[in-house]
Amino acid sequence: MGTSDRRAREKDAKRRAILSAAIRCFGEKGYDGTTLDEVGRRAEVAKGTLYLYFKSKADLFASLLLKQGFDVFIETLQSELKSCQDFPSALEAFSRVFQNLCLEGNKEIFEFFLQLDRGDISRDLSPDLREEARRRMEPLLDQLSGFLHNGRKNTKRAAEGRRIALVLWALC
Amino acid sequence: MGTSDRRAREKDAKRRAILSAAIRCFGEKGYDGTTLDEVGRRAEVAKGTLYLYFKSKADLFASLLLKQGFDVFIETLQSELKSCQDFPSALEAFSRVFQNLCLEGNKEIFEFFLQLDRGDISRDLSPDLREEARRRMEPLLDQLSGFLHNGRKNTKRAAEGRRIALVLWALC
DNA sequence: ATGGTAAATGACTTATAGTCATTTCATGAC
DNA sequence: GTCATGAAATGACTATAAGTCATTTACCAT
Repeated sequence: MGTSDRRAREKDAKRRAILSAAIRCFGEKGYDGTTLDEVGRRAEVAKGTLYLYFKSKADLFASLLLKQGFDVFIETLQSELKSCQDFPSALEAFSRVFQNLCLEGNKEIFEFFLQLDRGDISRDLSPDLREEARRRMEPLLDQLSGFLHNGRKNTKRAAEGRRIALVLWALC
Repeated sequence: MGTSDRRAREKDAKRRAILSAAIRCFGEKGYDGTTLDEVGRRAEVAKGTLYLYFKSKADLFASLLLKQGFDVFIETLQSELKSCQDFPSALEAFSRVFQNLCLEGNKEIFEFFLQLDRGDISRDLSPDLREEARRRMEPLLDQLSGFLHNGRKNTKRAAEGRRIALVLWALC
């Protein structure tokens, strides 16, 4: 019987409807400014229903983050890194991609992301999600690490030092 | 009359008592886990009193941050940077100082700090505080910027690339 | 003493995350 | 057709904590 198949599809569709409503809310009003009542209203479900799909507000945002934000970030960054030859330019690419994504309406996503590995909020996340975030980060670390080892000798490109210094601040 | 002098001193003392209670609370329980009732209890004042000294919970934490955290961070970092010759080692120093401070019980302070320049929380901060944070950051940016310009040619030191790559992750 | 002012108080209001007893609804057996 | 079953959805309710404000307290100058 295809019944349970359809059930599963419907459940998945609703899950996506919730994520879609949530990303709009978080994007417009930020994490604290978003209420679950409003997410529910936009997704056309009751608040209680949200808790059938997500463990908590933080968990909802984290799921959204991994699916909508983190993947895009890593994907974009890795494509950008292809044209980099040394560590400073890699760092510059990191900064550029990061800033673009943050400033183009995805700001809230990354605000949350930055807290993934820290106390308060991650406390409410399922260990699965944390683990997944770590796993996705790995290839990126390796890639950057590679630049550091190789780039030692041939840091030739001219670069706006100021801009790169700002990375550290921009990351904050 | 020295009366108003003493008044001012007392007011300052109370302000410091509140900050002291707050830093202990935030350190033990994190930002979200700390209630203003408890801060008040530890500082031996009523909750309402807190609002005579600070605009909001976020403002209280930010003040604490600037006084107890940020200054120490910048001071330590600048002294560390004296022994650095190139950008990677500067970055490594940044990472080291940052991690040390974060892990040695000041974790919560920096968690908050990282959000200073971002939406949700800074919305509640007085513009003064934000401006002050920026102003204090300036010399640091210049210093790092300098390394980037000079360090171009002589990145000779052996360094654990992995460690430095982790900076980016550690910052998160 | 006493009137006035600044500081402090804590009960109250408000807002929202999270819960759970109840209701709705699709499905399959008869 | 209709009835029993259980999964899914609901939204009123609870719990908690930030922030307010009318009232009280403490201190000083006269």
